[in-house]
Amino acid sequence: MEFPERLRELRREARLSQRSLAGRVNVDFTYLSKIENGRVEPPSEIVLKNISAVLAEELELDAMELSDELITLAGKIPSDLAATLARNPGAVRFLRSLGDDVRSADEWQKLIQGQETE
Amino acid sequence: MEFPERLRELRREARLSQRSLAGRVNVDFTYLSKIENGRVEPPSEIVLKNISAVLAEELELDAMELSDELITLAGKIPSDLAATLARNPGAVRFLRSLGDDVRSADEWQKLIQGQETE
DNA sequence: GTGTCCGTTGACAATCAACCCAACATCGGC
DNA sequence: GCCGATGTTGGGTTGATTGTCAACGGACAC
Repeated sequence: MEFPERLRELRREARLSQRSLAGRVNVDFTYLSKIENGRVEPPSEIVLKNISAVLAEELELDAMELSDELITLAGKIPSDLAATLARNPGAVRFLRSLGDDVRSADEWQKLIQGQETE
Repeated sequence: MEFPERLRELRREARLSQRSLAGRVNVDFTYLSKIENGRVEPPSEIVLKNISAVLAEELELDAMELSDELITLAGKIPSDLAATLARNPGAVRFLRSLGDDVRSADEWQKLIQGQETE
């Protein structure tokens, strides 16, 4: 699913109108409309985080994970991760080594645990 | 080393003048001058890739690795990596689990080999 | 001294990102 | 039939990004 549809889906699940969500994140509601219709690019990272915070609260989800989902769906990189990548040149090579394959959550979990037990 | 000095270093190693390099990447040579002097931000990803291609050819280096170096030095993220992250939500969690630590090239190499032998 | 390479600088221009505002359309109740 | 709530659309605006162009300042060769 692309970003616009996903956003609309989440907003509806949270039972928020464009007006009320926009009000809570301090953007114009017509801007949200255009975003959901793909008539403009996804918003800035800041706005994405604000949206995620509101939606996570309403849906009782983890705000960090939700914002990671929305930000990457939007084709961007969370700025703190960008900083991590900048400091870890090897990480870039590692990600490239993944190629086009999509790894399962389980595989990633193992990698994470491998890191932690070092 | 920061981006501007590194670019100048590479260009000189390749024995190219600002004019000739700029000509081959289709930007104005005065723009290169400003970049090398840090008077403007590093250029766009496209220009960085073109520069990397020319320099890699002259220096007989790998164009992909060189562009990765220059792009990250420039404080940006290669756009195809953003796509990889969008398709691999687990990768985001994995990178987060790294925290602020900087891993050595060796550690990354092991991870890469782990991926390949799966 | 005069080409002619090379690099630097100041001023300007074009494009784009990220929004906002005014107006309109639709649909549900009452 | 109207009204309130909702969503959509066209048309700006503003600041940052991403460059170009005209002009100038050495160095060095002849």
